[in-house]
Amino acid sequence: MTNPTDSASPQTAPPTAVRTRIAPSPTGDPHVGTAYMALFNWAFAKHHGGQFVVRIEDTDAARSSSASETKIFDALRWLGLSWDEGPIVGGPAGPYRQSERLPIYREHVDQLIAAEQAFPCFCTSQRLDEMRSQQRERGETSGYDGACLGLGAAEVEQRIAAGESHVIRMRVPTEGDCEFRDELRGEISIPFTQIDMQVLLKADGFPTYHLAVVVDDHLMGITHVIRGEEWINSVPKHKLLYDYFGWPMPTLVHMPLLRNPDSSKLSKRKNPTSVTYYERAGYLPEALLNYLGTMGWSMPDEREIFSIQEMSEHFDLERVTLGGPIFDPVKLGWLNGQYLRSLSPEAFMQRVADWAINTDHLAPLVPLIQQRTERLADLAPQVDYLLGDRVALTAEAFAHKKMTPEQCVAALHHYSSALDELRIWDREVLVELAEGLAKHQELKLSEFLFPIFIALAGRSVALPVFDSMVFLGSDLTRVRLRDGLQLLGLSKKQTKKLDKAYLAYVQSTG
RNA sequence: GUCCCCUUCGUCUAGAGGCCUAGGACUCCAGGUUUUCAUCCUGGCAACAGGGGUUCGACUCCCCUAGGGGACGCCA
Repeated sequence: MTNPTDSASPQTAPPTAVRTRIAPSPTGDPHVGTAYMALFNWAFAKHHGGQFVVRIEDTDAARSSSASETKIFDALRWLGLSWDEGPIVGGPAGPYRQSERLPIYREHVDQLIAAEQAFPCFCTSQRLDEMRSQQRERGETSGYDGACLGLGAAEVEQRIAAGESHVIRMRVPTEGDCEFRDELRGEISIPFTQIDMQVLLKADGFPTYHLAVVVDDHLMGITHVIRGEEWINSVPKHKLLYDYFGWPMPTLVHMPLLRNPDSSKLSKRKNPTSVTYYERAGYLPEALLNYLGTMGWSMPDEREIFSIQEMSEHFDLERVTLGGPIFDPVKLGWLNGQYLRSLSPEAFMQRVADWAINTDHLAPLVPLIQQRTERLADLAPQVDYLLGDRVALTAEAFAHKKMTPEQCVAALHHYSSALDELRIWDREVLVELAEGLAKHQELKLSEFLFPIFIALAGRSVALPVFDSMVFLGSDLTRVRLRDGLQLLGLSKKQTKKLDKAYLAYVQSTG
């Protein structure tokens, strides 16, 4: 940790100074997968006395939001993973938000066009969609067919001058293999026939991930790219770009992917995946990080309880295992208990206060609670369901004098399906979705909301449902709706039928 | 469908050719401590995906098969 090169100036710093990064995309709640990669990048950088950089990949103008960006920073801070360079703290390689680096990408793309390593493409998305589905039908890997490759310079110039919408694509060899090295797996070879002529610059002037990641990793001096396994297949695109620009490749480390219990890639539909959820459900950041540290990695002495400092001290890529680990909330719970019980009574009380039993956190509930109170003692029974993880549910609680069990199930299923797709957790949107579905099911809103109420609170007498949902947030809400559905015992067949019905509904509403 | 990656108890993992009768942790089961519960302690169940090689010797190296996962977007 006491690396003498730490204080050296950038000019004299040896090229071996380690720099890692995470590059989250601010398009939703902060994901545990992001926390996982942040932990490993942080631990690796700290182990080598290097720097850990945060860069915001907000190249998807439609989906990115500053609210999401803020949540990501909050999550990293809650976890205690501080970054040496990035938004807020700044640094010499900024700006660290890709939306603020547009001229840089444009410049680099122009360079590629001049060298005929990239070319403008005027194809419409309809044509591309058709092309892809035809290729799929023929059992081929889908990819751009090169229609705009043969366009003459004069025509291109004229169409651009006429303001025709276009993108810039990269040229890719039509034969041969791309060979590269992954630190954990060794040499990997992928045929160029599998590689699409990737769009580098979108019609809106924003870069795609593939361009931005290469340009920024190089310009920011990133030496080790530690990221999820899902990126292995796009390495050839990146390597091509490094070659086109004449830049050296950083060391590549592809970590295994966190999995759902059914072994598919960890997803928000099947599991709570936001860091915020774990915070709200009462987990300690050190326990969550410790748990993530045991996913695909182990301490040399096999101890299972360790801090991130201890992890970075002993960090070694050789100790990474490649099988995709299943994220197991039961073991995380055990670990969290270990941490909680080892606290002094004073520290424990402080943790509880920091968590939720404090005025800041409860303030938004006061207007709702106060009206329904006769004695101060009424507070706890009213808010209990808002403070925990899940609630105790019984099937009987879902019995309703008018609604059939089928209607209850459909309401739960459809509403939770709709919420799964929600990117922004907004009260008005929550209301609209419920109203739409209630109408579709020919139910009064109050009826439609009955099973929702039960799933959320475990009882029908509770604080207003939409306020409760806003307070609970996306993951906590969805996990409870799913619990309710599961309790009512859905077979696979019924689930499929409901999925279909929901899909039909979505299509009918456009 | 095509390509790429992966494969030790149900789960997380140790294991880098003989130390393996495969170790630890979670879960589960049994017993003990505890007025109850929880904690805690003790014990138990449980795995090298299959088949070929290489080797005096394979969990460890190579090949094939099977299974799992991922990628194939003007999303990242």
